[in-house]
Parts: sequence; C-alpha cells; structure tokens
Amino acid sequence: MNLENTQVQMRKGILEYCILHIISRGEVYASDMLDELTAARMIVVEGTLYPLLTRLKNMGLVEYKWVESKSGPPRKYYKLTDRGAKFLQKLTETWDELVHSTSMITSKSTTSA
Amino acid sequence: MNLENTQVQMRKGILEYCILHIISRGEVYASDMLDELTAARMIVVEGTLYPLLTRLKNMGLVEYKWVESKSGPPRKYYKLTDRGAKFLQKLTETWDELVHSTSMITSKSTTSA
DNA sequence: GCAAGCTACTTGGTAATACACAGTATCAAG
DNA sequence: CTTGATACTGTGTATTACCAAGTAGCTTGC
Repeated sequence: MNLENTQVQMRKGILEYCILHIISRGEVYASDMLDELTAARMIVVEGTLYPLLTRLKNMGLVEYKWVESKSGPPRKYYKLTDRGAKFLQKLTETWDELVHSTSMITSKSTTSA
Repeated sequence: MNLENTQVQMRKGILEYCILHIISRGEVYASDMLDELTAARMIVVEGTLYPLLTRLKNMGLVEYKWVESKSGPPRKYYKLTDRGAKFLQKLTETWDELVHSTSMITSKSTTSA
C-alpha cells in the first residue's frame, strides 16, 4: 500500500498546470511560486520546481528576465508567453474535463458491506 | 505544445483511483469498466486497463475469480479486498485534497492583458 | 580581503505509470 | 477444422515528479 507513491503520480501534469497559472498572474520568481504552492498545501521543493521551469521555458510557454535582488543573488522573474497563455487555456479545459470525468465515476456510491 | 502528452500525464494516478472506485461497487469485469470509463469521457483501452488490474492484484488491493461466459471465453470478475477498500478511502482524501489545492491556485484570476 | 551563512539556481539519475501494440487463448458458428 | 469475436497477456517506450548533491552570487562579520 503505497499512498505516497500514488500521490506523486497524481501530481504529474497537474503541477505544470498550477505553475502556469501562478505565472499567468504577473511576473513572479521561484520562491514566490513555492510560497503559493505551500499555502495551497501542495508541497514542492526547489529541485522539483526549477527543472519544471526549465522545461516550460524550453517549450516556449514562459520566458524570464534577470532582476537584481536587494539581498542575495539576482533572480529569474517569469511570465507567460502568448503561446503559454493559449496552452494554459487548453490545460484548464483538460483539467476541468478530467475532474468532471472523475466526478461522474466517483459520485456513484460504493457498496457498503 | 503537446497538450495530449500533458493529458496523459494528468491521468497518471487518477486512472487507478477511478478503477478502484468502479470495482468498489460490486463485482465487475474489464469490459464493464471500459464501458463506464468511456461513458464518463475517460477513454482507456484494454492495453492500459489490464496491466493496471494486474498491478492492483499484485498490490493486494483487488482479487478476481473466473466466471464462465455465455458467449466467448471465461471472464475475470474483480472485487476489492479489505485492504483495497481502505486504500480507496485514503485515495479519495488524496484526490479531494489535490482538487482543493488546485482550486485554491487556479481560482485566482489571471491578468488579462 | 577572506570565511561563513544565506539565497538562488543547476543537474543527473531514479521511480513509477499510462500507453502502444503485438501476441496468445477460449469459445461459438459455419 | 477454420474463422471471427471476445478476453486477456506481456513488454518496451515516453514522460514527469522527485531527490539530493552541487555551484554561484551576495551580504555580513572579523
């Protein structure tokens, strides 16, 4: 019984959706994203987030610029590209459809033995 | 831009949850499950379902019995084990939490440029 | 000026599942 | 016995979340 493992599998694809959504609200950098994910009870660490951001950048969905920091090293601030905005819209439809499909299946009661 | 690919990723982990739920309602065999998934707009083929059922069996979450068919080869009818019922309960919590987390993030509006 | 601590980011390997698809087996009908 | 339909099997591929060690830049204190 590996619940944690299935939890990891369930996050596949969904993390990308959430990150794109966070970025869609305006320019953010990684630490802000982590904070917001944590606030939403979706615990993600940097070693997960940065590779995902790199992948999104390589796919042309986001772009970034370096910004000097008042305290510490410079930061990458991200925003969506036009392509990324369109992709996010389609992802939203995909997610809604998936939730709806799952709801159609799981809303029927189980037999109580 | 590979929406189909992300759709596949999003189904990881969730398919298992749906299948366990379908099985929880009483004894079913694979074709019934496929029909119900299709009715819910979650298109899955046999080559995906059977390996998943095998995995669930090996994990001790489901068990099956062979039943003669009136037309064609004998069929495997599945039902949940006690362990599987408990796991499904925890998976339900996990799914609800994930949907809630995603909702907390995506319900904040995006900037409309 | 250098060391230590903090912050930001990088990288490569691992684990796991949905999928694709070719294949095997069983049964009924002709 | 062959054919068609149905049920099931098995294996390799593609992909992402994760892990954890590592590097680099900046600030602070000595």
